[in-house]
Amino acid sequence: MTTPLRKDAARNWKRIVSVARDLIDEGTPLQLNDVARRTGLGVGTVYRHFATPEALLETVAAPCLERLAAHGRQALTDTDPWRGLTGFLSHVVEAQVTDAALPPVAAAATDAVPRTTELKKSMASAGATLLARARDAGVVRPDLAAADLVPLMCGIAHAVGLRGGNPADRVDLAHRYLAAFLEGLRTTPPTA
Amino acid sequence: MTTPLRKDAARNWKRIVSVARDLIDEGTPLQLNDVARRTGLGVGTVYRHFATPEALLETVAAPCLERLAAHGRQALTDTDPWRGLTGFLSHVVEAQVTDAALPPVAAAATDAVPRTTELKKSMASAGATLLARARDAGVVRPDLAAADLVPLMCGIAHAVGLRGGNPADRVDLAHRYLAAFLEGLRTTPPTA
DNA sequence: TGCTAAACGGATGGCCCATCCGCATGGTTC
DNA sequence: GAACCATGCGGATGGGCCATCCGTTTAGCA
Repeated sequence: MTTPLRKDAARNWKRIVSVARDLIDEGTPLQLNDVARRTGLGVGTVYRHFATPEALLETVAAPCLERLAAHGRQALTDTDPWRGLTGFLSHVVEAQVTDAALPPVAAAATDAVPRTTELKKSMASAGATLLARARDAGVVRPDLAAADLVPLMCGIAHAVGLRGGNPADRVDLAHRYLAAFLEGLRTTPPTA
Repeated sequence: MTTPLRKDAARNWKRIVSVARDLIDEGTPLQLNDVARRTGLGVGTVYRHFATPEALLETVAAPCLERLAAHGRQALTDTDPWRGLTGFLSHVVEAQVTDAALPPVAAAATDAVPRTTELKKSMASAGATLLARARDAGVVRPDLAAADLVPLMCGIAHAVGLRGGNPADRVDLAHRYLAAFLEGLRTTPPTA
């Protein structure tokens, strides 16, 4: 029910998000003052669009979260419970180590943007369902709780971040860490 | 070869470390100005003893690091490679989730206090040796590298931190996460 | 007791943050 | 196409945190 943005405002909004994206990608801490300078816009303009750095960060991360949420929904249609769960989690960790905007958003307890909360809930619920199905099918140990999933994904991303390396290596590492974890939680031996 | 501290300086040093310990335990970010206020000392005094928050943090974490390093040396004497490795790692993750001073110190790439560097190197080297032995004994998959150990321990601590809970739960959770990981990296099936 | 080096303390300037309000401009109506 | 208004813009500015620097104090020693 928000009136559509005025044309200049829409242009500035995009510009701010774009510059924020660049800053995040280059590892610079996201400071709204800094964003204002780089966009050439006034500080007030930036603060009106995004009241806090978190709000801007979540906006930058949104497209990626949308994709992950969609992937969660799709994984629910997989007939193989193990593949559904592991496939979804693979996408999540890969996104986490690929997009620097994601880890802080994923780890945050509260969100500045309502849509972010929705998306996170959607993903959490998909994960929980996938896990429940896998457990019911007897392919994962019962001692992995749904509430463990998000922290574990964040933990893996954190570990990968500490080891560093180029993007390709990071993705590979994340998959290896996740695979080890899942292997340890599996009840059936891996098919050679 | 540092001349011993004057009596008042030594007293203040201890007092600063003690207050810092409390602040860390209660989750307050470690700000030297804040430490000064709470100790009743002047800001200058605190800054002279510890040039940066990191230096103070590392000093607070030092006793725990000493214990872990000692444990690493002891684990090297274990005749069972698997038990030696897992026992050491258990102590590390337990310490990480128990002492809030540890995670940032463990994750930091560079250290403000020389002794910290020594201790971290000692622990890393113990871990590497334990891992090599386990691999040579054929009990862990060869795709776990020594360089993975520290990040993984930090990752687990991070995950536990996100899930939260009381100290006992946290320790339990850390052990469960570590166990799952190690199980996935083990070559021999667990003995029931 | 007097001297000196070591340690203390906090006033202070620099920096970053975010608010607020006078000004500009897009959009709409006639 | 002119006039009006709501929406948006910009940046000057006050507040808060940080860390340095130097005049003062004190421990240790002869």
